[in-house]
Amino acid sequence: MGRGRVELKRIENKINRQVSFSKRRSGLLKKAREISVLCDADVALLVFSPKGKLLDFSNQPSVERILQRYERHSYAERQDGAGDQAPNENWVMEQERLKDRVEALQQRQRNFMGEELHSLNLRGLQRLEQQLDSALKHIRSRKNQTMHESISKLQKKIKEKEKALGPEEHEVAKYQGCDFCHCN
Amino acid sequence: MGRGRVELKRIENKINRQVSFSKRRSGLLKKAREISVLCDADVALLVFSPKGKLLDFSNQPSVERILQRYERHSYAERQDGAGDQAPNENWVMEQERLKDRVEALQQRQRNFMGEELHSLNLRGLQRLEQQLDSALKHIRSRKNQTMHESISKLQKKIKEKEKALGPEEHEVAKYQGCDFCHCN
DNA sequence: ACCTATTCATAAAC
DNA sequence: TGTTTATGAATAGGT
Repeated sequence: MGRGRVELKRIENKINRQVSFSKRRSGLLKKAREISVLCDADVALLVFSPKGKLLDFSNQPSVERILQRYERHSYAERQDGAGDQAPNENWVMEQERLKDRVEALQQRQRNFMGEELHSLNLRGLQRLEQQLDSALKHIRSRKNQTMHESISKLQKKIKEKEKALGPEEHEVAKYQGCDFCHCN
Repeated sequence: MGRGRVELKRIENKINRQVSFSKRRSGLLKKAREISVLCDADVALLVFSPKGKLLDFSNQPSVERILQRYERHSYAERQDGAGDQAPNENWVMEQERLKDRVEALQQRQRNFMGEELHSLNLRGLQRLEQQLDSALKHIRSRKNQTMHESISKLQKKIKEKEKALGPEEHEVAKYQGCDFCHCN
């Protein structure tokens, strides 16, 4: 929409990106609100700006309660760490360090997503390729393992049903759902 | 959109509501994906259909992680809300935000390297796999391009040598090295 | 922040 | 659910 087509790729110009973010964020929020009202759905939407600022929407307390449960849980954990603060100056340095860090991590992340590859030479590209290749192997192996576990659990459940219902009602047994994804 | 204006009110006709839900849900998902890519934002979207079926989206591998981040974020905010702008308070918040960011980025990085996969469910693993797969395609394509460029340059240099040395000394011509890697 | 040319999303109908 | 079409919305780029 707007003047000219837009390709699905990070907007490089920082100003444009920021402006677009504001506009799209409010658009997204509106859409979320609309679907929740029009279609009677429960929606939770969290958007972190590139700077880490948060905007959230939810039509129902139900989703919020899930977050609150998380919150209560980890609140206890946070009680301890409160060693008192070092004097002011360090903060500026610390701040700068953190900002650098974030920037570096983001750059790397983009490379991991196949973006901004122009900043890499052949050697860098090869290293990256190798890393991703190896990562993919791990991920697929883990995925397989996860799926097998899930399948085993389902099979166990089915067996239990069979016993409970007797051998004639096999077709009637219902899946109880998958623990790992929302595939049911 | 569509034929005629729509007022922001529950669609009474059940069929229409269901159809509208499907359409809008995919639209919302698309928008969420777009803002996350275009504007470099982190997004988590949860949509429960009226029947209770869940559809979620996140540009990050794990929605849970974004929820945790949300929770941390809102905790940090509550800390400052009490006293207004003691000059430090902003710094504290900012600091928290940055630390939060770094942590999130690092976690993601580890996942991109195939580590800490236990923290992901099937859905997260699938998302991650897809992202890496797509990234790998880009990287390989870019690598190819880079190699072709490099080869072209070398060929050009060889041609120049040939002219300079005359046609008999082809075998003597030395490669001058590759601009892109340390392969010589 | 406001404007406008364009592209996009989608309600209705099939 | 998928496709088509008419129309209202969203928004990129400019001011």
